Amino acid sequence: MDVRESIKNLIKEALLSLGLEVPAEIHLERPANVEHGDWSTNVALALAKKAESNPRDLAGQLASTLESFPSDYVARLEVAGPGFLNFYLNKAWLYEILLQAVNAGSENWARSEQGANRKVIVEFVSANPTGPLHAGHGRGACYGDSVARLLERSGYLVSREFYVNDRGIQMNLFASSLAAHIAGEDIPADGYHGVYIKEWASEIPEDEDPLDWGKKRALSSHKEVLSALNIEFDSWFSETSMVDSGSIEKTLSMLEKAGASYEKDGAIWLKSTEYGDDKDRVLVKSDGEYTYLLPDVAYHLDKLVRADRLINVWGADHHGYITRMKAAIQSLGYEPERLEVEVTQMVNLQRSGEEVKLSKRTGDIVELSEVVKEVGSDAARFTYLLQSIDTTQTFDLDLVSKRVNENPIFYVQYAYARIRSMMKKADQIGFAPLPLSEVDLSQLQHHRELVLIRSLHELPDVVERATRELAPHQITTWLREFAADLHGFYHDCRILGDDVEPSLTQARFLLMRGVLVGLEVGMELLGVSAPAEMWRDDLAEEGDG
RNA sequence: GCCCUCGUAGCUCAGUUGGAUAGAGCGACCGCCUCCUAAGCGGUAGGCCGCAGGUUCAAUUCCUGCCGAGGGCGCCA
Repeated sequence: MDVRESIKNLIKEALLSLGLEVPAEIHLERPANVEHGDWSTNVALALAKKAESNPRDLAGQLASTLESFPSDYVARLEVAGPGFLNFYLNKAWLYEILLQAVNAGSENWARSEQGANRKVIVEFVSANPTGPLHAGHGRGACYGDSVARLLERSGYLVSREFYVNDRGIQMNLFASSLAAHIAGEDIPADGYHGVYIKEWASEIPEDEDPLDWGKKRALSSHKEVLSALNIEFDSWFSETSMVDSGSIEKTLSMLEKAGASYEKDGAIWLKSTEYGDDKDRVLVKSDGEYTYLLPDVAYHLDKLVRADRLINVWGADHHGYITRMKAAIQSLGYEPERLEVEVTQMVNLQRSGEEVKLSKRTGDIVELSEVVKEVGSDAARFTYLLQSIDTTQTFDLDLVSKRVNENPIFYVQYAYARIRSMMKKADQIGFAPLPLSEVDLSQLQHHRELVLIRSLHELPDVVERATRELAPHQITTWLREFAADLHGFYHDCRILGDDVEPSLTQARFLLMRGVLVGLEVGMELLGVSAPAEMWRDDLAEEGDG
């Protein structure tokens, strides 16, 4: 049984034997301060009032009751602070954790069946095929992919989907911008003026239609840079395909039948105000053309049939769109909770501390491909996933690319490379690891060693929470702390060498195998690579000074 | 005016369903390589957790108001 469950059960028994009511949830946490034990509970604080006792007295009674119970794990108990009950465990539980991690391997450690094979579609990026992806798209791309990875590890069947707005006004403007440039005419004022228009226009074969060709060109550009970022979509859902299949018209008539739409001023409107929207929204314009909304509703209906859970990653500028989309699916009888929209706040791109404005129209953009080229895929992903999506991000290209040494991604990767490097040497000097069951883990007594196992033990919880909150940056934070634990250990504790007892070498080598598992799981969830080696010379060649 | 997000060390950010002395990186300063990679380790300095109320045994965390920053409020997408 899990240590935590075991302790919770002990507490429950103790409460019962004291004739106290057992709360629905016993709060057991890892104290921030190691001096406060391995686990801590606040039940005494929470129950004191009801029990008409003061928290410290109650905690004391609990402690003496608990001490009379046998436990494989608990070494001693302590009442502390205002009435916390702290548990100090035998080290055996840590050794158990280490063995579990090594046995599970990176494929299975921190994996759960929470998702129970439920289907989830994660829709992200979904940028218009009217130009290359820019640096701002990178955040949603890396976030969405990492969320998908978290869900996969938690037992969901995940599909990564890119919705392609390959028709409509913006698409036509894009095509006419290309055509105008080919014809040597001025690009329409409301058209696209990016430098890529010129480049792409020069590539179009004479007999090709600018719209069809431009769409393909943009999509291949998207795929190329996403692939460079280690992101592969399972499907690219075309808006045009829904015109061909008739699903847009079908959606329109469904809304009509549901009494969710009406005609006014020659346009067809969605009664989104009935579901909390500020105003009703146009579905079909008076000129007969669809707005962006209607095909998107049709698309979401399609997704609702295909999956149990829909997760959309939208930029902050689309936030106002959430209410009307939920209104639409709700008016057709779907629970609005089926659709979860995660909003990523803006990315302010800088070069040398100076802001670079992102605007496709003016042509003043930094393409995502440039970012990847400048800082590399791993650094780009790690940087995008460094902080919560709820905060505006400042991404300084020069900082991330120039200051390679100070970049947190290298700190984490170096931790991994150091271990792999040590293992390579171990192999070279003929070190033979014993079978797991023959390793004497009680050799691991050093503070640095115990801290590492504690951190390793946290990973499954961190993954669970990051999945629940759709917050991959929590993995980043854990990885940085875990890497710090490793570097500290590596500095203080030698693994190989004549001055290290063979049994200690065996135990530490096993510890390192466990640490590799943790690092691999974390890096896999972020989609960054785990290099077997890293050498300073690589840096010296690039840097110039 | 309304809606969303944010406000924590000089800078960039963490902070678990409310818990004990609020953390990390960078920057500054001081130390540590005869040793599995110094892309590392240790230490010092640096905080009215935006402000004011409220709830609670306990608030950086929850609620309300205010101040400040960013985003949105189209028959654009």
